[in-house]
Amino acid sequence: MGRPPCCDKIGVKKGPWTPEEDIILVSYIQEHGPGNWRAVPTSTGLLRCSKSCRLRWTNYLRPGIKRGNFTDHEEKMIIHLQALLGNRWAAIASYLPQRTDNDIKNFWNTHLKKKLRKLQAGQEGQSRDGLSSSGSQQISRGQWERRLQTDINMARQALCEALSPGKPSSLLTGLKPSCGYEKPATEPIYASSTENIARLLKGWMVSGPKQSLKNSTTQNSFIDTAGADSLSSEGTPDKADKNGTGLSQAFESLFGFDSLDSSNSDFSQSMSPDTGLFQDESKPNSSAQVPLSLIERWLFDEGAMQGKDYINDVAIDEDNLF
DNA sequence: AATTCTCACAACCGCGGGCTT
DNA sequence: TAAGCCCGCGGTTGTGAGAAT
Repeated sequence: MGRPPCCDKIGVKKGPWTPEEDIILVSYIQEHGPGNWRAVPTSTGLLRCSKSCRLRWTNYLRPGIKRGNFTDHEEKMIIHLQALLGNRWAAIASYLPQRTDNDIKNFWNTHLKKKLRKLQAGQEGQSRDGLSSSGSQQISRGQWERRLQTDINMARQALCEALSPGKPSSLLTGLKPSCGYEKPATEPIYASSTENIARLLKGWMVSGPKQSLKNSTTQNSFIDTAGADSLSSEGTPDKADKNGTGLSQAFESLFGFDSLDSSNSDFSQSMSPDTGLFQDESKPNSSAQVPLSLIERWLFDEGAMQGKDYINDVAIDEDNLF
């Protein structure tokens, strides 16, 4: 019954990874490809649990990861997607090339949460002082409609994807290279992995193990960001937004989404990150089995969305916030 | 100069879904 | 069919660095 245990807890090393361990892991993955994490510790001799290896690879070592500050555009995208999807960082990360869900999550928790709170506080302060917040914050009907349209498009696309297993995503065309590590039919090729290792070794030799360790565990300067396939991490929608709702609402209020009367609108309820529409977004099988709700049918009937427009809309619309 | 505080981020933990045996 | 592991996810913690006192 079942399979043998993944790894025993005894003798498993924890804490920061050393460059040596990184090299071993990268070498192994270069040879065998990511996956079958259970075999990694035993095959490589690493005293790490398979989970730790997977995490190290997906969050740090895999090619194509971009490090450093988030751009304005990325920031806006995150804010928008968080409002739309809730704290489903993996799903959000799939729309942001070269960023890991962990990075986005950290960025949200350390920067954006505060920023939005500040903005919200500022807004409340203004209205308390009698300054018409509606004057500055209220968006024109045209803008609001456009924003609504982009959200409809996004929801529709999510639904299409959910109900079309195996079909490559067309959402955010040209912007979503990280939408999944496409497992190649043949042996995977990690174009930049060799280079990564070479750089790692080089840096390690030059600066010495100690310095290199620091670099490796804090800067990851040897990672090639030139781009390669990245790992897939479609979100698990069933774990829908738990604590992001309040902030989402704050965001929505900032953007004027609350101007839509949610009490009598099926649409707005369906658009809420907490409600069902997105919860099956990446579950083709289960979604296909349940009958379509009114809103889902309506979204489906509209046909394919124009994904590119979404990006433009987001970029344009959210310029108003910052 | 020493201590405390704050921030940023890497890594760990626990859970749920799905798969394997 | 059921037991139990693997994988991926989101939440949380630990820790080092820099700022403030």
